[in-house]
Amino acid sequence: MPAMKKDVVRGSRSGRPIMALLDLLGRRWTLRIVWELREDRRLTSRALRTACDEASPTIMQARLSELREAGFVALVQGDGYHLTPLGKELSENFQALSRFAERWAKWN
Amino acid sequence: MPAMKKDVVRGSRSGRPIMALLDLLGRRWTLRIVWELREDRRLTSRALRTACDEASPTIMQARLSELREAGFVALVQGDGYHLTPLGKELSENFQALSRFAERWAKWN
DNA sequence: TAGCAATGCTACATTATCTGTAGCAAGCCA
DNA sequence: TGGCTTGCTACAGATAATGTAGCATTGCTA
Repeated sequence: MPAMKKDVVRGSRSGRPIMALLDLLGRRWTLRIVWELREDRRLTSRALRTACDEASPTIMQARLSELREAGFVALVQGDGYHLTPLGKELSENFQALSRFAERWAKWN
Repeated sequence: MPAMKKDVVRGSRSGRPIMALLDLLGRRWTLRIVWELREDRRLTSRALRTACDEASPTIMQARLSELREAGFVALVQGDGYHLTPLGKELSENFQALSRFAERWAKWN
């Protein structure tokens, strides 16, 4: 029973999982981490920090712990962090986002 | 030229729109606001605060300003906040998220 | 096998961000 | 006029993130 603990997910008093998920994803660097690990990418904690604009290690570790407890990310010693099958499923929800972002940029 | 201003979107130094978008969406309450306004819902600023677990008005206004500058949200006087066509397009990227969240909750 | 570099992770002081409460001006409607 | 709601702001206190330093462990490699 790794995730959905009250310590990990804020704003889940409603009991609706979508709220817990939106809260988890709405923390700084969380979306970015999932994005950087998309499509079976494997990154060490330091490579991940570099990819994430040199975010501070403190918050990076905190976010990685949360994502691991939520079951979205796993660590293989010597091979770095990667998405779990569940994490990949989540990540697929954001696949279209890149194309949308391009359209958005042009729209402005 | 309402959005993608440096004041509004952090971490966009890469010039890649997806980074700017992930940064914008990764701020507290932003995803939640877009979620609450899905499917042509129209909510006054106060109804929106209530829907968002009574988030503080300070940060709510800040997020709404950012979303308006980004072109995702608009305010109609006397009728509340709603998604723009662009905002609806963005919101559609998260439609499947609710079902995923249910599966996630069961998985734990 | 001693030295070296990389790994995951933590400490801690500074800075940025968010919360909670109060309250303002403007519009509406009786 | 008076009460009600709207969008929005001020501000002090609390929480979260940053930036730098560094630790213990592991896998080379010389």
